[in-house]
Amino acid sequence: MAGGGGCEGSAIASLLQKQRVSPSSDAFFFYGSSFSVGSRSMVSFEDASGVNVSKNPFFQAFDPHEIGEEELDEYLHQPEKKRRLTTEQVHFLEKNFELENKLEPERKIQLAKDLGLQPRQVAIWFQNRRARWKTKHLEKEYEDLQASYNSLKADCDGLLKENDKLKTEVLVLTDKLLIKARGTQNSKLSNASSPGPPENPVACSKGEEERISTVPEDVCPGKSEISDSDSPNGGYSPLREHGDSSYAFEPDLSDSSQDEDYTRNENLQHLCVFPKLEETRDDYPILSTSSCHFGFPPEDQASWPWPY
DNA sequence: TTGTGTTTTATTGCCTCC
DNA sequence: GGAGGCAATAAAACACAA
Repeated sequence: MAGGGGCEGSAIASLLQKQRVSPSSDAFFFYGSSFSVGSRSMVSFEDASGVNVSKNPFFQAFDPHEIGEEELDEYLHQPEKKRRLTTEQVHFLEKNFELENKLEPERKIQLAKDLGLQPRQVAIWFQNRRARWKTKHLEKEYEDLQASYNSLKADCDGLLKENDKLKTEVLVLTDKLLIKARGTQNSKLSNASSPGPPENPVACSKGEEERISTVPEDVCPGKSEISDSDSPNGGYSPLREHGDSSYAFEPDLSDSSQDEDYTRNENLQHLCVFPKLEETRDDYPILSTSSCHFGFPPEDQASWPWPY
């Protein structure tokens, strides 16, 4: 028996263990007749197919003639109790549920007959069972989605780190190129004999001049006041110029916030002053005066920074 | 034994379909 | 309009720790 509730002292208690009995169902109890007092939950010992289920093995322990009227009356006036199904009944229902989780009327009646239950009880059991299945299914779906999300996030984090690493690499190489270009220009300047402002080897449009406030003096003359004795040309570094001396060679590999990225992008703006290089890599215009992509195709820029 | 959380059985109300 | 399904809920039964 399932559960093992506390009403196992008498034949009626034994019976009650197997079937829900309404305390107001005086008439049906001994005569096995169907009854209805308005509620569709009322239970009869004669099932919907007309079979007296008291002949079912589940009910053979009960003999109404052995019970006195007083005892019966006492039980009949007790509040209605819920009765759990036996393990055998549950097992049988489970098997049927595995076959088909929906219940056609004929199958419901047959199951009820086999189990000595009301067809409605069978229907309720299937309904509750479907609800439990759905809950489990949703839980599993949620776990699967979470696992999938975690996996994707790990991938994404890895890509972001790699992205940062590559960006840093671009910055380093850019810095080197800048220094090299400046060295070349200085040698040209020192060799030149004619007075006046040197020819600007790097195009720098008016609009660009306005946008870029701190362009190296030798690239856009009169724009920079930076000097650094460590380099041939004062060691100009556009990053250092903005007080972020650690940035250029110490990449932040952590997940960047939007603000951090915005600040970084602002700093990087000052690197975008290599129009000549644009000509050599027109398939990959990484260093354009008009478009600063930090070495990444425009489509990458559109979605950057990631919302993490 | 008792308090508490969980599971199971059943009800109610609403919705859809025929 | 009735039958059946589902979501939300109630309440009894059960499990278990303190």
